[in-house]
Amino acid sequence: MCEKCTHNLEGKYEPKSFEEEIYKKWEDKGYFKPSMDKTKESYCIMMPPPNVTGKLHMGHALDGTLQDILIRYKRMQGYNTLWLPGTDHSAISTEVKIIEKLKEEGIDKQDLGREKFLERAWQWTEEYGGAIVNQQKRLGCSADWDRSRFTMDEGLSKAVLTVFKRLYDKGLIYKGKRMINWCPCCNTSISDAEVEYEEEPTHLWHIKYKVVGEHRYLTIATTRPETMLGDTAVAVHPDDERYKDLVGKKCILPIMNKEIPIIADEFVDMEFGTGCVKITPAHDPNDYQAGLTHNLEIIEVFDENFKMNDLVPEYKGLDMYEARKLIVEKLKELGNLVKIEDYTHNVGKHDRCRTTIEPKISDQWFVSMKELAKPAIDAVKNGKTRFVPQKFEKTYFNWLENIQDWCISRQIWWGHQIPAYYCDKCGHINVDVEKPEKCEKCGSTSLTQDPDTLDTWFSSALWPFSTLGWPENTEDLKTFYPTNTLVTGYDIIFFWVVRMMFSALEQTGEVPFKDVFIHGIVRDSQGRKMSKSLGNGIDPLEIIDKYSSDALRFSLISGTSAGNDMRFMEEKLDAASNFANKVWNAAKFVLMNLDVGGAAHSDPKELMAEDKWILSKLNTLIAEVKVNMDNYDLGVALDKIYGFIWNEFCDWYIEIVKPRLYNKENKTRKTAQYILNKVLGDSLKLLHPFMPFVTEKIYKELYNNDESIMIANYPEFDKELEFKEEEVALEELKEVITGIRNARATMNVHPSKKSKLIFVTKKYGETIKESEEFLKKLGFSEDVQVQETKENIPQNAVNIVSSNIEVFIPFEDLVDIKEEIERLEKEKSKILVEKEKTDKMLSNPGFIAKAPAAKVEEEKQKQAKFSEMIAAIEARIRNLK
RNA sequence: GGGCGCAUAGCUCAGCUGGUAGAGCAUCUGCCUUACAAGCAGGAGGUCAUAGGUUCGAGCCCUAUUGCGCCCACCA
Repeated sequence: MCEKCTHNLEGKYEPKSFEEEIYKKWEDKGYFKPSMDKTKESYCIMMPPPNVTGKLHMGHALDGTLQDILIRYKRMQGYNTLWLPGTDHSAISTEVKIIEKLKEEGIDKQDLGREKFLERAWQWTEEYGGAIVNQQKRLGCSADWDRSRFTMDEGLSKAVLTVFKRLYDKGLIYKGKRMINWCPCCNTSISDAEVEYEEEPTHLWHIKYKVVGEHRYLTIATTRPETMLGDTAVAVHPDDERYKDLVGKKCILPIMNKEIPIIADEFVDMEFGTGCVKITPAHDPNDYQAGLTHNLEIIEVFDENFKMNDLVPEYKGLDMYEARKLIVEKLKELGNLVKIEDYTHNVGKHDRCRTTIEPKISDQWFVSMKELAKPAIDAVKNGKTRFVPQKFEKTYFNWLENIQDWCISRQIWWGHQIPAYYCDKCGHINVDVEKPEKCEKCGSTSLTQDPDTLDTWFSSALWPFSTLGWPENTEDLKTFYPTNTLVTGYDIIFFWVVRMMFSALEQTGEVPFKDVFIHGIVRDSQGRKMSKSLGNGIDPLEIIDKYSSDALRFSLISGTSAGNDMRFMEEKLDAASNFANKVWNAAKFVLMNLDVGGAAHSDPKELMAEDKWILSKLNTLIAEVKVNMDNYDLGVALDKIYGFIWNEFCDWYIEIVKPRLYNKENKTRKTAQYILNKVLGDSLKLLHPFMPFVTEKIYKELYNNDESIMIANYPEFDKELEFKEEEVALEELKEVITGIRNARATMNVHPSKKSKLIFVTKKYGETIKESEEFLKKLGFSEDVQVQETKENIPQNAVNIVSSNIEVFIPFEDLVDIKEEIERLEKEKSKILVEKEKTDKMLSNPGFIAKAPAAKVEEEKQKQAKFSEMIAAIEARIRNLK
């Protein structure tokens, strides 16, 4: 600790030493909890619940960082903020993991039985669940962990069953035999959203069928010869001249030696293959549809394990590929195989296990979507909910407008068991939240619950309100619903956002959230998706350990924009760490130069031009950052804060003010201390949502009290602190100083070599006199003179020209006159380029006539300035010559 | 097949309602100046994919083209 005062920022920036400790203090103090202050507006974000047994990946890190920034920002602004976290039971993926674990122990799921299996599942959840929470804490997430929910906890389960019953009673949930997506690996049905298509190389087998009663054949093309055993028709297009006369006739299905009809249907593409399609209603969605329209028999060729059934005894028990091989051989033998073509087609895969999906006819539960989709579309169309960026509304509409009924039943055990109870006597389906005592139809007490469970997304769809206690009208629900912002990736708009929208509108009559803030995917440095199979994933925790949480957060936000993918590059973490270090050192400097007893007050009359300049700059920053934050332009906001702190505050203000601080007699010393303190403090507050740890560490040391920056007031724009004139003046002085340095640099003058500076200006004489100290320091000078005219300027002097100031540096003994002339020529041509642009604009009659007057005036002034500057340089060159 | 998006400095990316192109990293030159060498100071580097159009004015708006990417869809 510093012996002079009480600050404790001695050493280097070492985030490891304080990040976790700070987090713990925040949590202990209860800062993450909403204030529940009725006088304040509420702001609520529901954290997308990660898989309960999941591990934090970069996607979570980005998602969490964005939310934390928003929530910290709103909290500092005084909102009654709630960020509610939780986890998802992730039905299928958890079930698969448990089955695997059991397998390791040599236990079969079926042998174990449902009840024991669920016990194991809960055990597993408790043992491995929640690890992700600690990882989110490392990231700095300021969520209210005490309100944390789990999709299978009691309250949420009640909400799920309630919604199921309501929808069932309204006829929006129904049970029916449909063609669904079946995952042979997970042994369950899945929804359309869970199918991902992948291109796969395969073959197109051309097989000829004999037309009954004729010496003709027709040839079909198929990618699935093994399903031909279940063919019940061959279809052609009604307008296809080649086959028109065959429609209505029959052909013989080889191997089965069975007559099947030749039918006409519009869905057949004449251009594709041979124009003839075999129809297998049991194993293809198209064919199923055709089967319905043409009233065809449905013949399955697989058993429930997707082995061949006993349709043809010699194939019984074979898997798809074995059967295919034998069937193709058989066709060849029979002379029905015409040719085999190479072909690439899209194969549906289960997104969890990558297994090829089989279309299957099955009795399942569905949510009827047509009626539910409409309000969800309207809510976005009329702006009750908006997407950021807006382009994702199109994706949203596109999905909802083409939505099919949602298959919600799963043939697995981990999840909410469907609250449908079949009467063993009369078969009636009783649906209720609690198990009914007797059948509502016949009164029998013998009821059996449907063994299926619900799609995991059915419960996540209720997340925005179920977590607040719905269906009870709780205080939290009243306070925080509808929520404000949903933050999530574009990859789960279909899975989740859509379903939350229609569920919320149906159940609560309100949109679940006002804004949907969409982000992209974090890719690896080569732009590839991070994946387990590629092994290119980067563990956020390793990054936090190696750099810091603040650095990770910075790298995920800086220079990125909403909805776009980003590449994760380690170099960016260096930039982030450097910045944290810079802030640290700036704070160190400020602390070293404050007197004991804290900061002085400021008297507006004692403000120097540079003080007004930095205050005005800060003020502008505050205003701009607010706009950016409110528009979710977090990357822009962060980069502005970064630029202000580094380039304005550190590079200029601190350097300018040093002479005032080092001279204890200086009357404006206290003012400088005050301004340093104030600007640093406000900068830290603006930065805090992005880099919570360093800012907190510094803030506490700086203000030396127990208050946390995370509950400090967010800086606000203050009209009183706007000093446009001083802003302009200081900017010009900066320009001149840069000119001086530039001149010295091009002439290789060593910094230790001081020079005289003669300022010629009509406008800024006073400012320059006041600024003498720092002009000397920054301009490598020991002697600063100011005059209004160019009298008594030494012949051989370097000349710097800006709009209102000319500077002469007598340099004859150091500078080659030729070099100086060259430099001036270069300078002149630069200004000429600028001037030509304004000349061109102003000589265009169209511009004068149509451009806004202010713009024209601006250009005129610029033109005049440039002319003056060029004239000055030319005069100088003449003199030197 | 339908829809969407992206092409800007060597690399990775910003760029608000159209008004003189920005950042980080890399690079070049000079500096250990008592906050910081994880730094300071000063440079260099872009016909904003191509071709048209609208406009006084286009990286930004419109059309077409090329290249890349993503999403959706039942072509066997």
